[in-house]
Formats: sequence, C-alpha cells, structure tokens
Amino acid sequence: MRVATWNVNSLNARLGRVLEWLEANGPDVALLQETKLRDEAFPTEAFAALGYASAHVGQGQWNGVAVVSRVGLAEVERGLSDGEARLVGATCGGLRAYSCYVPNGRALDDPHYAYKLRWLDELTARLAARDRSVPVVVAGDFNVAPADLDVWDPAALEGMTHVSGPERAALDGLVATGLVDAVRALHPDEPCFTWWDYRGGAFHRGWGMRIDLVYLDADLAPRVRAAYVDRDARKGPKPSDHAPVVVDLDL
DNA sequence: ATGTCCCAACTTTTGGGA
Repeated sequence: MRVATWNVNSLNARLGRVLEWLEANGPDVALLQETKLRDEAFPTEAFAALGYASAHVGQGQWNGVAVVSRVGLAEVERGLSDGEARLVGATCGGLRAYSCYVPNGRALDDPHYAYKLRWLDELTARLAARDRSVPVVVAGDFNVAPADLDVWDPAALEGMTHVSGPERAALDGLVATGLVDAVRALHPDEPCFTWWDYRGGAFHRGWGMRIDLVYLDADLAPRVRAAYVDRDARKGPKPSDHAPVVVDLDL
C-alpha cells in the first residue's frame, strides 16, 4: 500500500501536475491539502478517469482537503468544530486515512496561533477516541517542524511560528495517542524538507522545512518499507511550494 | 531571507494569505 500526502496549493492551478504525478507514482491513497476549491468544483471525473474515488471537503478560496483512493473509499468524516475545510477522513483499503491542513498560525502573538493550537488539540482528542481495530494514517500539512533537524536554520526562525515549543508539544500530544512519524522511523537523522517558500530562491538555497508529515499507527512502524519526500516534484514549471511525501506499507 | 504564487473582486490592479 502506497500512501502519499501533498499540499498542492490550489488544485485548479495544479491539476495537470497532480494527475501526472499520480500516474507516475501510483499511490493507492493520496491525501491532498489546499485544494482551494468549492466541493462543486472538485474534479471528481479527472480522478475517476485514473481509477481514484474522491472525498473532498472544500470551502472555496482557502483551505480544502481531499482523500483520493483507488483501494476503496467509505465512511467519510468531515471537518472539526471550527467549520473550516481542514480535515477529511475516509476508510480506504483497511486503513483509516485523514488528510489534515493545520492552521498556519501566522505569528506567535496572532490570534490565529491560538486557533492553531486549539485545532491541534481537537484533532488529538478526535484521534485519542479512534477505533483501535482499524489502523490509522494521519497525514498532511501540519505547519509545524517537529524538531530543529526539520528546518534549514533554527537560529533564523527563533521566535517564529512553526518551531515554537507549544506547537511542538501539541504534535507530541498527537503522537502520544499511539502514532509514529513514518519518515523519521526510517530516516531518524536526515534532513528531508517538504516545503520551500516561493520567494527569495528558497528552494535552490536549501531554505526549507519539513512540515508535511505522515503519522501512522505505532503498530504499523515495522511495516514501513519506504518513506521519502519526492523533492523532484518541487521542480519544473508551476510547482506547488510543497513536495509530496510518500510512504510504502507492507500490510 | 522575502527576488513568489494563488485567489477574489467594487477585476486589467490591489489586498489577503501563505
């Protein structure tokens, strides 16, 4: 089973690249964020033509998350209590899969930062109460770099969002429900960024962060055969500012 | 670090968000 997560930064702007990537990489389940589409505008047919069923939670201009699966898609779960299109879950081929788009936070003194922490706490509560008979994957754009290894220059980010203690503690709380970071399970010491700002030549300078994460039920840790960032997908014409993360599981 | 991208709209330029 191949599971991927990708913040596409507008599925409208990125549809060609996303479909091309699905064909080339063949994930069984793809978890997408920042579709920036209303549900009516979601390109269900384009995914169906490649054999994928879809579940989308959209709101239009901002946010928007989707699960696309070619191994079945059932029991769709939509959103948290905030009303923003930031969470969708579905059961796909025996896996309970969640696509998450955690609020950015903007700055430590911004009300959006407190909203981010509340949102992560609600996600944690939701997962703490999960059905333990079905293995879970919780993946997406968390807008948090879990450790200093996950940013290009910790000193440059001092006092900024994405690296603060409370954000990292919130992720620790999520993990404590019985999850494992799939990429770190296989690559504990390797920097592997997933996001580079469009501005300032950040990609070519290596100014990135690992903020797109794949959390698996801890029981699945021994079943992870591969876990990597497809950095090449950040290259070329009209890329997203995020690269996909791919995890192969031997179920 | 900020040389970009994407969206909407009182739309051909600006403002908001990332």
